[in-house]
Amino acid sequence: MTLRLIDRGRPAITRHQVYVTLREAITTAHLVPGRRLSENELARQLGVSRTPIREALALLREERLVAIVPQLGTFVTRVSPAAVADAAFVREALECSAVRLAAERIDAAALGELQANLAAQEQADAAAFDGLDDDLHRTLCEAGGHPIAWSLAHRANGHLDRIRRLSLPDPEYLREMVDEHHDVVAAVARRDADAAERALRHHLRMVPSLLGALRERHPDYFEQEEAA
Amino acid sequence: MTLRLIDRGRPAITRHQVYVTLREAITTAHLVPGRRLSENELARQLGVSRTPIREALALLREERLVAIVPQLGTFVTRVSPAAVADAAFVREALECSAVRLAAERIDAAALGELQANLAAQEQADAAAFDGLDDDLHRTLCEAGGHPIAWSLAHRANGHLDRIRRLSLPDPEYLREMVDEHHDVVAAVARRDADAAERALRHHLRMVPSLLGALRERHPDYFEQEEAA
DNA sequence: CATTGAGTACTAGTATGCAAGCCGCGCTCG
DNA sequence: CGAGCGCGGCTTGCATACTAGTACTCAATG
Repeated sequence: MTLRLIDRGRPAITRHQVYVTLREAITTAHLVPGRRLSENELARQLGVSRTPIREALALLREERLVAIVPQLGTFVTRVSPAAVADAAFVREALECSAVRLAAERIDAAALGELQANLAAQEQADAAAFDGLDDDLHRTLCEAGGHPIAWSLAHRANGHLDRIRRLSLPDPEYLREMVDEHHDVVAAVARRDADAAERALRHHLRMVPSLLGALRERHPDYFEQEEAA
Repeated sequence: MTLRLIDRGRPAITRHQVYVTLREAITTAHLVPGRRLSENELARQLGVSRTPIREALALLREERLVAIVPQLGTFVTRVSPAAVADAAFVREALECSAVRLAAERIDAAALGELQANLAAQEQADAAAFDGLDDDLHRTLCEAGGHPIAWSLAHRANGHLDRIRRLSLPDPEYLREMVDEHHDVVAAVARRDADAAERALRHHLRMVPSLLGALRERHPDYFEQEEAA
């Protein structure tokens, strides 16, 4: 009889919970861009010590969601077109490569998962769509045989997540996203790597295109470039 | 294995120095794969407290150069073909995308930098080549307008760095690498994005091909897959 | 002799204390 | 009245103390 290995390496739960909590707060702009964070204050509010707070903030810094300035403070980064473009570039590069592989080697099980996800998206509201979108892209990356692609893309992705979440309430935009998801999965299903890559690339370029509207609604969220 | 005390110059860089020291030790296999690390022991050897050690190890875990198991220990990860393939995939995706952009928009200054680098490589020994190689790839990514590509690729890259460094003493292999660098830069110089991508892709696939020889020389560095 | 159980010596995770440095308010001096 | 300077309160970085939990040693026991 064979027993499955037990997965250790998650019992460090406090740090992870703090990370999830803060990331959620930032990508929903509950913690507004530009806001100053204090490790001490966060520790008080969350009921933990500074140590797990610091470790969570270090991860968020890697995602460019916070900027830590020694002896000065920690700040929620503002939305910057450059950072969004960087994130979009990374995601395009990684996911498009992954989806090409996925189109070549996806199996029936994964394909079924994708289609179930699409069906769920049809009836999802904005909040539910959020999770389903993540799942779909993750499944696509895993189907390509390199789950690390999603892990990295997701990590480089804080800025895009924030844009997306702040823009999602728009139902027309949501409709478009779901349609594009269908296009990608359809191309993968018929093993057409070129079409899948094209569809995904087009899909991923939607998010940066939301910047204009968001800036109109929340100009204070944006980094102000030096006026000449 | 003895690590030298780190120089505590300016504040707020202790963590970084620890990180650089440990990464160097791991990618050169000075700290051999599979070795168990103790935060306390490292703190003693480097003359700092556990805090910066922990923060450096957290970064190295992101690069999958160490594995941290709570209440058990921290270990230098062994070489695994899967991890190497993952790293190669990420680097290919990111750098090939970047080099396409570079071929379109590179300016004379960056091109000059690339060519100066190539000239230096012609006369470099293995140790010097190491740094020049990093510089060349970084410059290529920056020329594409997304420096973050290199920052991410480099970070996903610990496993490849280790393979490369352990294999570099082979002069024939070094010669090949330099030639391939020439091919990539030449394609970029004549604004041929397709050729540049092809050349770079071919170049990046060299590293994983070294796995076989390395396994012969250092089978103990490798993760042993379940023997039947 | 084999097995089991307690005890010990470690581990990383978390909490807390201390040091160095920046910002701004308010006082002092010109 | 205005400008310069010093002090207090804040920040993060680093060091240390404590907790919870694992693996190993070795003796007691069947």
